[in-house]
Order: sequence, then C-alpha cells, then structure tokens
Amino acid sequence: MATKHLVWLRNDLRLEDNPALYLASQQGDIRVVITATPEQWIAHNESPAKTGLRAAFITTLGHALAAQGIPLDILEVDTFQSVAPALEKFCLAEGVRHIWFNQDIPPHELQRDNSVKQTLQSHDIQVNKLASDLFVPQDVLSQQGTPFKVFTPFFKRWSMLLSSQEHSPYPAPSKQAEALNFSWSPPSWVRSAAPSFREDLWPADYDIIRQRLWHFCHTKEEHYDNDRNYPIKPATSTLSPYLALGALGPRQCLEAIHYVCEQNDRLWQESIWLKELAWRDFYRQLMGHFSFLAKHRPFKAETDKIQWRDNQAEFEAWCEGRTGFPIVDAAMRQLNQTGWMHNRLRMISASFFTKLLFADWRKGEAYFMSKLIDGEFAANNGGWQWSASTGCDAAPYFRVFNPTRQSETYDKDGDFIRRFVPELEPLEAKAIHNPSSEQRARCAYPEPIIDYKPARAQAIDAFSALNK
DNA sequence: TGCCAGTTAGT
DNA sequence: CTAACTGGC
Repeated sequence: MATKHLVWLRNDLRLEDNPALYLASQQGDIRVVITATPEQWIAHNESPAKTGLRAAFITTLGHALAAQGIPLDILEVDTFQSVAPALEKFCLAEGVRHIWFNQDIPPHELQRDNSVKQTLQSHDIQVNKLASDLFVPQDVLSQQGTPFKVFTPFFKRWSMLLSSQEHSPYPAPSKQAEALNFSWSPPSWVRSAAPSFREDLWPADYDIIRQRLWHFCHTKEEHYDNDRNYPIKPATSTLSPYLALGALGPRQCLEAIHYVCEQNDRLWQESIWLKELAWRDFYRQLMGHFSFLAKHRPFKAETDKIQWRDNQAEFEAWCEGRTGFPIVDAAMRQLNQTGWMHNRLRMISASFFTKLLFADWRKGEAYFMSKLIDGEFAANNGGWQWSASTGCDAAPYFRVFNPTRQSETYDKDGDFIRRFVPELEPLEAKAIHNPSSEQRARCAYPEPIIDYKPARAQAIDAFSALNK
C-alpha cells in the first residue's frame, strides 16, 4: 500500500525538533523527500563548503531515517522552478495524499513553497505547512503591531514570549518498520563541492552535534560573554553550520541553555549565547517583513546614493588575505581555508571592507556567502548592512574599526595572526599588529594597501554628506 | 558589537 | 609621562 504522508525536508535536515517530520509520523506511515536544486544554490551563491556539508547530511539523514524504517528519496532537479512539477509527479506516482513541510522565510523559498502548495492542492493533496523556527515573523511585534527595527526591544519581546511558551524539542519519529537500506550515489554537484568541504572540522554526525552543544553549554556558555571576542580562544559554539542547514534545531539549543542555567542558578533569559540565537531571528524576521532586503537594497534607502570606490585590485587583495593588515588577512585566510570565520573577525573584516576600502557592501556580502559554510542570507545580509551602516539598527556611520586597535585588543599576543599568517610568525607581539617596513620585507609580507587615517576620514565625510 | 583628539590629574 | 575621562564624528 502506498504511503500517503510525505515529509518534504529543506533547511531542516534533522530528525529531532522537526515539527513536520514528527507530526506527520503521528498520522501514519511516512516517507521523506529532499529536492536537490544545485543550480538554485549556485544562483544563491551558496558556498561549495555548505553544499558539501548539505550533501553529507543527506547521507547521514538517509541512514538515520532508514534505521527507523523510513524511506528517503532525493529528487534531483535544477532550480526552485522545477520543484513543484517534480513533487507533483512524485506524489501522483506514489499516491501521496498529504505533504508536510516546515516554513521557510526568504522570498524565493516562499515563492517555491506557494507554487508547490498550489500545484498539489489542485490534485486534492493536503498541504501542511508548519513553523519549525521559534517564531514566525508575525509573532514578534511591537505594541503597535509593527515589526521591530531595533534589536534590543526586539530581544525583550522575543525573550518575554519565549518565557511564556513551551519550547521543548519535538522527539524524533519512532520506528515505523524494519530497518531499510539507504544508499545514494553522489551526483555531480556533490562531487564538485566535496574538495571545499572540511569534513574534519564539520562532521555530518548528529551525535557529534549533540556533544558539541552540550559540551559548549556545560563548559563555555557561562564564559561566552567575556571569551567570545577573542578569536584564538575556542570559546564559541561552532554550531552555526548546523543551524544553517537545520541539522540542529533552535529548541535543542534552548533546551541545553535552560538546563545549564538552571544547574548554575542563573536566569536563562540572561544567557549571552541566547542573544546570538535572537540576533539570528531578528535578521530573519526583518527579511520576512521587508522582502526588498533580498533584492540587493539597503535598509536605509538614502545610503544607495553613496559612491563606493570599488577598486578591483583592493577587492582581490582583501579576498585573498593580502591587505597588509595582519588581523584582516588572518581573518580572510581563516575563511578561505576553513569555510568559517570568527564573528569578531567578521566585523573587523567587514568594517575594513566597507569603511576603509570603501567598497560596496554587496560585493563583500557575496564573497562571504560564497565561502561561508554557515552562510545564511538573512544573517549575512544583516551583518554586512550593520557594518556598512546601511541597515536598520546598524553601526552609526562614524563607527569605523581601526584594524590595528582591534588586533591589539582581541589578539593581544598575536597568536591568531601567527596561526593564519605564518610568514609573520617570527614577529613579537608588539610588532605583529602593524609590522615596520623592514619587518614586512623580511617576512615577505605586503605593505598596507590603504592608509588608515585618510581612508577613515573620507568614509565619515561621505556619510555625513548624505545628511546635508 | 569605536576611534580619536583634547583635557585633566596624578606620578 | 600615562591613565582616565570626555565630546564629536
């Protein structure tokens, strides 16, 4: 007999804390489908590292589902446009009567889902769209019923709502039949992404994710407020790639925060790591309310009048980590080599790009996206617009990071620089943040590509001219 | 989730 | 001379 309930997974490649998967499994036997859209991912500038991790999780997920007796099918298509017809064909061939999936926010994803909904409903297939995030954008609104544009009031409301609701993770679906075999021979998009994906750093393994989450919450979460700013310290959760693909769910994170805060007699609402989850939601709700953000437009329209300098040679030096500013180069090399960059460094690198190179933030945003294993459109766009002072609740335009000062403050001993800019290894801490010309020559390290002081002044002038 | 120049007070 | 503090960008 055909399985009538189909669960369609997208950016929620997990068994636990998955409303669509769990609720469907309560209705009867299920099967699961994933639609692979490699051309769409390329069009969205998804990094090969993220695509590689995605592929690895498809395999992991397939085995985990098979162990529960749940079959997984992977429909290979090209773009989002081909998804509705592919699912239509599949559902009709397999006698599917109900489809279940979790809501996505960005406009293209929404379009895809609406088209699937329409197509399947025309065959009387019941469409169940669930919310798998903590909130949908319409949940967290100001007293006036309008979206928050400033983080702090958003956070107050967000955590207040969290306090008044139950947020336990949904359990994984229970075993529905004898274990199945799962095998999937990697198509070409998987093979081409594989070389850029550091599986040693980002294993596609649900047990390791759980260990990372609980180890982080038990040993580091309490010190996160102080330690997270120092890129040399292993102080951050390193869970972002898993959150981006939905291999880890937000309720699983909340559960761990609740538990350790209770153990330590701390209020979970005061967890600083919790705030990071809120930042992620903040940017996602902005994207949901202001879809023009997905069209390369700044939140503050007037900032589109700025004439960015956009020097190609400077752009390439930044991408390749040879700007002559050691902390910036270390940051960019970390990104290029590992697919990930520490958040303090993302701010330093983006501030350098937008304010000192005075390059169009959209080019930097795109480059980050093309390399980040944890790249998410909303958070990446939000972060870049924050740095460029074009976003809502962005850094004020006169806030320009001095890369050398930041380096001295957050990489005092220069150990992070030495790790990723090995040619500077011989230099003492005192010299490494801004080596002399002789030292640069001796280490075969480039001179700074820009002069900090005038570059800073020019950026501030260009922004202040907007207000006149 | 700044930086800097100018000022003052303490050595 | 340095640390601490301030206002303005």
